[in-house]
Amino acid sequence: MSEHLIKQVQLIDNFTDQDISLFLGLLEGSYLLKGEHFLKEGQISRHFAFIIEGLTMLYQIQDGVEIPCEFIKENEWVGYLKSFSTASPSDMNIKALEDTKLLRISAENLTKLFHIQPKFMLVKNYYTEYSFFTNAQHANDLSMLSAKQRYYKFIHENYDLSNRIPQYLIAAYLGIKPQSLSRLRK
Amino acid sequence: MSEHLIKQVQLIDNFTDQDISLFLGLLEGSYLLKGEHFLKEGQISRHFAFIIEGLTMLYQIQDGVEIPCEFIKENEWVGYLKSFSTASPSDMNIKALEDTKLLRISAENLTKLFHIQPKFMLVKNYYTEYSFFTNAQHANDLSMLSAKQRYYKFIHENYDLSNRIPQYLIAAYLGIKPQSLSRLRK
DNA sequence: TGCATTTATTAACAAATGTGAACGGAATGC
DNA sequence: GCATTCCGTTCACATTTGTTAATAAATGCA
Repeated sequence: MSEHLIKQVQLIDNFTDQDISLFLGLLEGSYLLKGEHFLKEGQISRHFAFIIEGLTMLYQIQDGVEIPCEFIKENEWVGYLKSFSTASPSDMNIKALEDTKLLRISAENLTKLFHIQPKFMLVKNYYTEYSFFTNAQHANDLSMLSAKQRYYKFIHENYDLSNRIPQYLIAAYLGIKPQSLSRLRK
Repeated sequence: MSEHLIKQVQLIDNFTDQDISLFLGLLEGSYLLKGEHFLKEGQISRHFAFIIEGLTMLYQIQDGVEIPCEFIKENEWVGYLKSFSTASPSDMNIKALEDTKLLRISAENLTKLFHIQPKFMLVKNYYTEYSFFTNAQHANDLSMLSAKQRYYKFIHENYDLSNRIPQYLIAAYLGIKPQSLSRLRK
């Protein structure tokens, strides 16, 4: 169940079996039904989670409309770093778009982990940078590409996701209205 | 000359005078004349630098036009993390908009620093996250606000910069054409 | 199965921003 | 100091995307 996770961690640095057991021992299984929230605006994020199975989105609400910033699926880490790292109230939401199975770790357990085996800081740092670069790429696409180019790019790079996510969310993710996306698809 | 830098570092964690001397010893003074590059597209970034005095921009080139992603001024760190961390060729450029005085550290010296005093990893991680959050905010503004709102926000939050940066660069930073910015200013 | 709700599509019109071109003034370099 | 280049502004017109509204299709639920 956690082979993917272990594989990913091992790619960043060499960890002993003992390190890995320690890490796994600090994780707890968790579930989200479709539509359930992992984090709501105003809350302080106290967990990060590795998705075993399912799909979630990090999004904000503008004028009553949900604007996805990121879709996070199986074998990826979900969380909102800004709230988690600074222990400040979140200005984002995270909810499940499908029934989702998680392994989550609390902020306290993460601190404990770093204390016992500081090498895990490299893993967190890797994640932070990866997340940064990914976000920056999407932001860049939003400002440099036309709506049509953004849509094609999204479809080509996320063919699997494009069939799991409703179009009005894809539209919002791409920074356009659902009507405009419909127009583009013709 | 480096009091600001020391103050910033001390805010993140407590460092002994010895730690600080070690750190300062790994920095080297450097200068950029207005228009000179700190990093060019295609190069691998091997340095990060703290700006003592001056102004720089991180930018990309699209269809021959310079598009600033970030303006970095005195008492801030300048560099391009994606190229620096992954030692990959840069897809961005960094150049000075004013004559600029720097204290720079090489990737090798940074590694050395982390090895001798791992607590400095917290400083790097702090910078990475700060940079992430700042970038995300700008990206969000670009997609959620109108051109007029973006301009007003920029002017109000960066009044000093707005007089040090030519308008065509501010326009590009805000994702609009210089002509459109002119129109807005009326 | 059938009703209610949500999501997707279409069209006419409006608004914001881009495009290309022209001009004047400022800064720059010789 | 003069010529040149660069920068900011203005205008008319084109293009893209938003807005509003109506309807169709799909989905969820009783």
